[in-house]
Amino acid sequence: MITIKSLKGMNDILPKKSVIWQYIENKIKMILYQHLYLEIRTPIIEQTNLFTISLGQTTDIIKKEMYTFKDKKQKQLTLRPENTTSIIRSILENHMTNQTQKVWYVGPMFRYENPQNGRFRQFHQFGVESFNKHGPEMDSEIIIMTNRIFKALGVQKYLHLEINSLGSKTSRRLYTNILFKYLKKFKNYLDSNLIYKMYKNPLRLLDTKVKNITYIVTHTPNILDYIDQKSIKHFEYLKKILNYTNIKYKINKNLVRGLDYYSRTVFEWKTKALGSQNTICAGGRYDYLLKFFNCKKTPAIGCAIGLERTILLLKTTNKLPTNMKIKSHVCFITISNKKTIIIKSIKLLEFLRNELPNLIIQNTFCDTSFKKNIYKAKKNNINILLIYGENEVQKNKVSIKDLYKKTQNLLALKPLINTLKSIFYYESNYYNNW
RNA sequence: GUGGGUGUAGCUCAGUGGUAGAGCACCGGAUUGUGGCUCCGGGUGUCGUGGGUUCAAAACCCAUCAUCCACCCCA
Repeated sequence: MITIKSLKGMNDILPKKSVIWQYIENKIKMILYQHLYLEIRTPIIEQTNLFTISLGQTTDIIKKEMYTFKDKKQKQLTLRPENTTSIIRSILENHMTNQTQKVWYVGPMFRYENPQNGRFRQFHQFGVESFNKHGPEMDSEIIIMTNRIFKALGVQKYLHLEINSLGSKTSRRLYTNILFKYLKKFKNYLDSNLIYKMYKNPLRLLDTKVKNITYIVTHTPNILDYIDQKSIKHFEYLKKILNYTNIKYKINKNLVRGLDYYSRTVFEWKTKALGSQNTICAGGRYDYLLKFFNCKKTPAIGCAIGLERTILLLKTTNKLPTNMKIKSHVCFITISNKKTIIIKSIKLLEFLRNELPNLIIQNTFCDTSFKKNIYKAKKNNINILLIYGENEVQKNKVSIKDLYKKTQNLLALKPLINTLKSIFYYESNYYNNW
């Protein structure tokens, strides 16, 4: 036997789990539509240089985590490690930069990392992006919206918000120099990896978790003391809105985010419930990124929610709704081995599905004894059975049995439909419950 | 890339060198058109894989793969 397994860090989402995914995705989607964000879908493969241009040469994603390969024409392709860049490519390609765009996406991302709790090679993000709105009101809209999402999922109290501002391009450069000078004094305490970062991109050291340099890192010069006046105003206004709308936050001067394209506002929703993979949602403003692709300066902001981590959080905090399983309403049992009867029963089923589109019917093809079928129906909590065999065929009727009320009636098709309608009236909108 | 743990039935796991096991799940029958029970029967297996030690290996040794956890980093 040849055994073929899924790739490392890439998981199947089986039927039992997929209902959870649908539940969460639907909750988020409803909130996004409520804010008139519309869905955008972009390919999961792009030309490699789309990512190498935008994400920053010194980020770990570019250095070691991309799934890159050549196609048959030797083109360098990459499975998207994140989606913001692809969306920018799409917005530019489709000439959509002249007006405000608010979009959301959901889908798989790929990073070649060693898997661990809350970290996978194929993982899923739900994200939003907004283009052409430069004011802090926009920043607040996204933060308030994510707050609403976590509230709707019941995990708001397990999360806290951290915010920071990275300032403008020029002030960032100024601060980078100051940070570099500060860090250089401690060069002897840094390992080769950290020294590499210090020279190439000192900001990367701010959120490092390497333990023996926490003192150095916590005492770095505060970026907020060096950012430009406009960015300060922007940040102060954002804080005002958050205060007024009762969104609690903590300012983390060392919050810089993993990608180089951010400017001004950055934020993360973190949790203490999941160990070291503690960021559930992260984002920020990237006002300079579109200009980088030879577009006119277009302000933009976005964020992404890690779905696996969200599910983990719901699970560990016991916030997953119970009873999400789709259960059939009735069990249709054919009792006969005769082909003519089986064929008739199949046609009858079609008729029932036409007449009662919301009814979920489980069909057993006379594959085991009648008794076993009743046993199974009981076990699956199905109380209404439709029975079809020799007797029913002769009389052109169907037996309907209620296992709970312990009743059984032989009904013609019309009264049968009416009976089923009355029994399942309240469940006719089953899917709309979530 | 680095470090540690774990790989035995569908699932959870027991099994310290001598016949491959338990619980749950599953399947068949008692009972082929009528109720969750009960009774009877069924192990469904490459003990992750390859090699070594041994009269004998699921167990000991080596290698390898997978997986989980952690570091780095990130959602």
